[in-house]
Amino acid sequence: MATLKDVARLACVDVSTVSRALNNHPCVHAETKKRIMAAVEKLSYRPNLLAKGLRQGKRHTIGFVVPKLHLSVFSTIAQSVEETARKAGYATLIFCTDDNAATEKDGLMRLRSGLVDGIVLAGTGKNKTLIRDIAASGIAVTQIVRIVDEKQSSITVDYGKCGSDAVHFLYQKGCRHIGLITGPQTISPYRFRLEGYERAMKELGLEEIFAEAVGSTISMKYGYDAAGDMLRAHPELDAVIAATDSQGIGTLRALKESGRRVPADVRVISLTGHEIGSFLETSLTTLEMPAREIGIKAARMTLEKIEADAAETVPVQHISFDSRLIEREST
Amino acid sequence: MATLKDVARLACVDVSTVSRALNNHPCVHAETKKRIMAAVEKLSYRPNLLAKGLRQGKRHTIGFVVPKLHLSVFSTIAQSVEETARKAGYATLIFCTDDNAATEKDGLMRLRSGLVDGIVLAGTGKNKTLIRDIAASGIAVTQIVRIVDEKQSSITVDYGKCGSDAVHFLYQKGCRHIGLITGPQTISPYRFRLEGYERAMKELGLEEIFAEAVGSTISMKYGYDAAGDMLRAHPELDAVIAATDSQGIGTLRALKESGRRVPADVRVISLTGHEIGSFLETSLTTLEMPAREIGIKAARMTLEKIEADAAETVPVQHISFDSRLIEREST
DNA sequence: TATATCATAACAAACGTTTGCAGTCAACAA
DNA sequence: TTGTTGACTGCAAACGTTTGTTATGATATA
Repeated sequence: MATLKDVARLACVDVSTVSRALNNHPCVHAETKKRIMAAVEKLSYRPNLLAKGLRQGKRHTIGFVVPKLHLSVFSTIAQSVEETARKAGYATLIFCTDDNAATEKDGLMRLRSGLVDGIVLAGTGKNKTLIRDIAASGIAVTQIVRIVDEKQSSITVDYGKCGSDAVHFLYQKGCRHIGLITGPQTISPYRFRLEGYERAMKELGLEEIFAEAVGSTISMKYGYDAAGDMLRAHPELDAVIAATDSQGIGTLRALKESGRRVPADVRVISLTGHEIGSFLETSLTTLEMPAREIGIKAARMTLEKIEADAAETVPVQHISFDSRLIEREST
Repeated sequence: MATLKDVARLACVDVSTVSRALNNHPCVHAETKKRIMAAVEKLSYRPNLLAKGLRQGKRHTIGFVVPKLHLSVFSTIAQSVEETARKAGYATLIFCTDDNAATEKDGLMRLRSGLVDGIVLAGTGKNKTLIRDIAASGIAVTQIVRIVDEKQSSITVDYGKCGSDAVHFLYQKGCRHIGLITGPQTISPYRFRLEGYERAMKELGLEEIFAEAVGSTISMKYGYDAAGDMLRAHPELDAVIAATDSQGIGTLRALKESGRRVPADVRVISLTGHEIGSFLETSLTTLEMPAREIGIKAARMTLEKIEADAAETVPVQHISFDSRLIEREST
């Protein structure tokens, strides 16, 4: 790989002049610049971004920490984060935690070691102190979907409202035995969703029914198992609120296997709906969250914080998106 | 952020000694090491991986270039690549190309600028020269699934065999009007699959039926549109081979909307099947490709090539996995 | 003519590491 | 005593950039 030095030698100038020429510094003679560019071309020189980063104290890289990519809303977010970062000249370093606190810790520790300027974080909910340390060390942190530390900026969805809206929607359809598939209460969306659900059920004077299976909550098997458990415990069930598309799909399958018809016997609504819901054989009613927008906004916020002068402190922001009801065959 | 210098000052030794202590160099007195470690602890020092990389000429980072993450087999591969890299102490830089040659070029150009030691590439099929340049510049390149340049190592699936096997399987089930949903012939899996399909159809003396829709081939809409087109052009259709899960799901939906029953009227088989297939209401028969294994193997091969001494040249390898038939309700 | 101004380009330090080389000191053997 | 060895540690260069400061002429001004 050719370096600045090689280019400088070929163009018979100092490396500093080459550097300035490449960075469009005004104080470089047109003639000289032309000669330098010719040398750059000839050696097919590309600046070493590592060295650049070391010198400038900027990595031009952000980290994206995510529980799981496969079949989850996080893959959509990952794409939009990467795209937004790329357009701004940043690269994206990815870490999958599989919702395991130790794995997350490992990833965060590495990110702290000067690999990135900022982090977009969909956390497990378990490394609050470490996250605060990282933010304190000058790395811009933006939490998405899941909120671990209220002291850091976040972009999420009003899950409490989702939980409540879903209940009211189903109630209006005539359902009185509404079940909720939930997950660990350490993860904020599950917690808020449950709160919204409980609030609405109390208001309507209905009996609460919920299930939590074992294993990764972002999997179809989880939804399948949880729905199965719920059906056995509460055969009177006439509606299910599933937290994710994956859980919704698993639920549909479990209902079919138990001989229930959707929506005639049991109505199903999922809470993060995306493309897939509309293509299922029984298309899935959903409270769609704007995943792409969340990713874009998260990346932008992180980049803004990175590029702000050290002088101006960017205030901590908490942005909450609304979700949109898309009614399909499952209700 | 504390640096080596800070630690050295606090421990009253030279930075070189600190460096040696941290890298477990034998020539450091136990006493000194203890003092250094105390200082490290106190300052919560973390080595700057950028500086380390610059000095050692190793980034400890690999790049992963991929068309799309959302709802595609590539999200599974991404996870296993990241996991394997992480376990070996490497970080993973991700670039989504959306199957756009220009976007891919942009990403590859950046990766060439010293950001990574190696690249796992699921290419668009269009930047052959650039890829060869990159490989020539000393960056380890491993192609997965899609082969762009035969001169670089690759890990893929015998798609010709898949195409042929699928036809024979459906023929045996009694199907005689077997359609194939395919994609751009610049992308090797589509090309090989079509070849296998054509070979088998010729052997069996059947009329070939295939469709190609517009838009991203990795989407449910693509499968939905292609299946719809095919049904209109060939109402006699009694089987569909879909290239991916997404396309398979889109196909199932299109068949349902057209009033066909699966598998009674039309049988469906998809070619890269994964978890989702078994949870659909009509579960999907598939020739499952070992996505996770491909990702692991690709990462391992790339890392091996990176860590090989410059002296020993690692031979170019082409590994082809077999896919496994999983029969479910759709046939 | 002497001096200030300006465009241009070179010099050198710095970013945070690693590492080859040389130096110090104590122990040991001759 | 003197040299040899070996364990330990410091010095300084290097990785490839950027950037503040300084140097060099040429031109403009007094």
